Amino acid sequence: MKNNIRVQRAIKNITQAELADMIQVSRQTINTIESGKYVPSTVLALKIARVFEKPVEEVFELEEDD
Amino acid sequence: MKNNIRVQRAIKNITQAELADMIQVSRQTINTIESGKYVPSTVLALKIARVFEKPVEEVFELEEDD
DNA sequence: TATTAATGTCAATTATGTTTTACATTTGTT
DNA sequence: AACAAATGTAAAACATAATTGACATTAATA
Repeated sequence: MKNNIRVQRAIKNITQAELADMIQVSRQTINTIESGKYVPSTVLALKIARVFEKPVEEVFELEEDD
Repeated sequence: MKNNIRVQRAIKNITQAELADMIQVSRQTINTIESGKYVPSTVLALKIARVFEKPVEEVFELEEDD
């Protein structure tokens, strides 16, 4: 699974810490999701996509090995 | 988080076991997700939504307490 | 260059998702 | 009623997500 959170953050001009605050998780959670270290739950994916005003599919994308 | 997997399955007329096979998880995983016992990972949500040919947001929905 | 903001990372811990096996219950069909 | 298919459920084990706190590094700016 890949994501483009970094790009979406840039578009909205918000930091990892700000995004973390908005969806009530730790900054490390955002950091590790963004860097692909782990796959978030659907609750987080929906919240993140909602912040960016994009469908989940535009922020998170399945890869071959998923 | 709530979901309407049961409805989507009915539309496509597939069983829990069939859905499980399609996305390579156990039938119990489908059963417990469908009955709201736990929230799936984003990988599973994307795969499930893809089977139903619906955006993730149409299958999984955030609630107040999420 | 010095300072601050932002990001990266690590270790430890807790919480949650997922699998497996197995059995019980419900629903549909003959 | 009997049988089969589908669904519900439970416990144990394992895998992964998420938090916390702390510190290192990089980027931006005065």
